[in-house]
Amino acid sequence: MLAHLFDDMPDASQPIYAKLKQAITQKISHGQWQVNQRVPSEAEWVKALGVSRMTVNRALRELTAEGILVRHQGLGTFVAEKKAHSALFEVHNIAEEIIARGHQHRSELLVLESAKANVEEAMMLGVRTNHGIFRSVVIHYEDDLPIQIEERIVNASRAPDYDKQDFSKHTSYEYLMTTAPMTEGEHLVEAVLPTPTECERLQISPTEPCLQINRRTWAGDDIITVARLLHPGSRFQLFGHFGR
Amino acid sequence: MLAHLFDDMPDASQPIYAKLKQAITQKISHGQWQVNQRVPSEAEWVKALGVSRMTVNRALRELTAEGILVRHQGLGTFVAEKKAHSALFEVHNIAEEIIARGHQHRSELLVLESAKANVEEAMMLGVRTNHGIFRSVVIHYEDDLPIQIEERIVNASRAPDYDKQDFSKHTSYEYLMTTAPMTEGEHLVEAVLPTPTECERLQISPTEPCLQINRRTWAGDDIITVARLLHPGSRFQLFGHFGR
DNA sequence: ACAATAGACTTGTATAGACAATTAAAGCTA
DNA sequence: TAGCTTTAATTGTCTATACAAGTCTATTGT
Repeated sequence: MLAHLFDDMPDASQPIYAKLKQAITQKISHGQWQVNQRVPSEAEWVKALGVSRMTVNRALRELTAEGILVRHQGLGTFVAEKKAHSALFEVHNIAEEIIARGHQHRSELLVLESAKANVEEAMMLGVRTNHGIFRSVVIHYEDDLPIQIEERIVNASRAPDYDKQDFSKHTSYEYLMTTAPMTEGEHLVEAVLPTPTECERLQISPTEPCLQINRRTWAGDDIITVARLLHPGSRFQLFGHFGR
Repeated sequence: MLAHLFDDMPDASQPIYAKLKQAITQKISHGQWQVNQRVPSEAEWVKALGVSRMTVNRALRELTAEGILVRHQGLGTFVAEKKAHSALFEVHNIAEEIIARGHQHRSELLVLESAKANVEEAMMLGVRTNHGIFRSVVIHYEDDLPIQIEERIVNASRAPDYDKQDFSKHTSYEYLMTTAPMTEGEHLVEAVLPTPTECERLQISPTEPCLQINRRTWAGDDIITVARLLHPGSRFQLFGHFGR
């Protein structure tokens, strides 16, 4: 019996289908269920929870509509790939994107440090206790032209091996997506003038405007990472789509 | 009987709930049902279409999840407000936004012209026949500081009275949203340097970067408008949120 | 050995019915 | 009139059942 699945729920008075959705979402965001892993079938949930199939069906169908699960008739239900392109604002993996455009990607690690969170950074991360953080600065190239400076602060308690990654092989995005899959995020986009150092690193003139994306992502209630992505305006556009 | 509602459907082999969703969406996007108007209740659909209530319920529930309808227990189902903040990329009404920030909004109409679509613009609009178009340029102020230059090309066949609007009273956004509610849209965001004329109009220095948003919106299959929104980088940020 | 068939399991859709919860309006009472 | 109660309409949820359709495996037949 999996009735205990519905313990420690914030709101016990939710409808059954909502509780099931939440339980499944938690399993995924806590890493207990991996991407592409098969989840119990409708019949199994029915047996385990003692509820009607239509109730289970609704939960699974809605999670599918939300892109959290993928269902295949005759096969089963699976944890969905973490979609690289979220509904509107895409959460890019810059490397994949460049390769998809048919170009070559390369990146250089400029800074990688570990530290106790100081007051401001703890505020940013919304971490209550004094967890450790990592800070990295990486520059990404598209065919030898700089396309992004990525400055990132990472919650060490949710991504403990961040500093042991080989950032020339995998992007920080890839590690974070597998280790602490995001469930929520926030973007702030600005047009800014880069600093002299950044101009040099990006190989642009001091008057060239840059698109700066400040991104914060969560997994459940914990902030995973805060990133500042700086793109030369002449080489980068941000695309979004909405509607049906 | 409203069985004829399901005529002229692209795919007749759709499930019932999907056909109903499509029929309702069409009524809204074609302007037959206005915002906040009440739509038939589940019981009425059941009687009119001769289907089960759960089938109707699924259609209405999904449209509600998609933000197209709003439902109130005990009251009924209504056409939703066109959400000013779409899921991630917001489709701003700049005036509302400024007022919400507690500031004063004012706008000036710089250009308003009507023309037969030339080749390029017809291409942009995706209009096959030689429909007319309107072109407007408006500058928006937040407390007497310029915050946006809005250049817009409008499909005259879907917004015939665009040139008769008083743009000091209502934004073009408001007119378009009531006349031809968008169902789909696209954004392209860039960081650019403004032209000398634009610098003057925005009262900024020639080296100040600007955030330029190129937006295209559709209602059904027709492009309604193409807009170019230019914001001073020092006074404007774009915010987006995703996840659950 | 190979192909066709049958069966089991899965998701997808549709139906009929039940009760709960919310709201507005009508009706009743002091 | 003012306040309370009842009633009708509506949406929200849940159940039980049924059949269709896709996928894989095991069996059967040649």
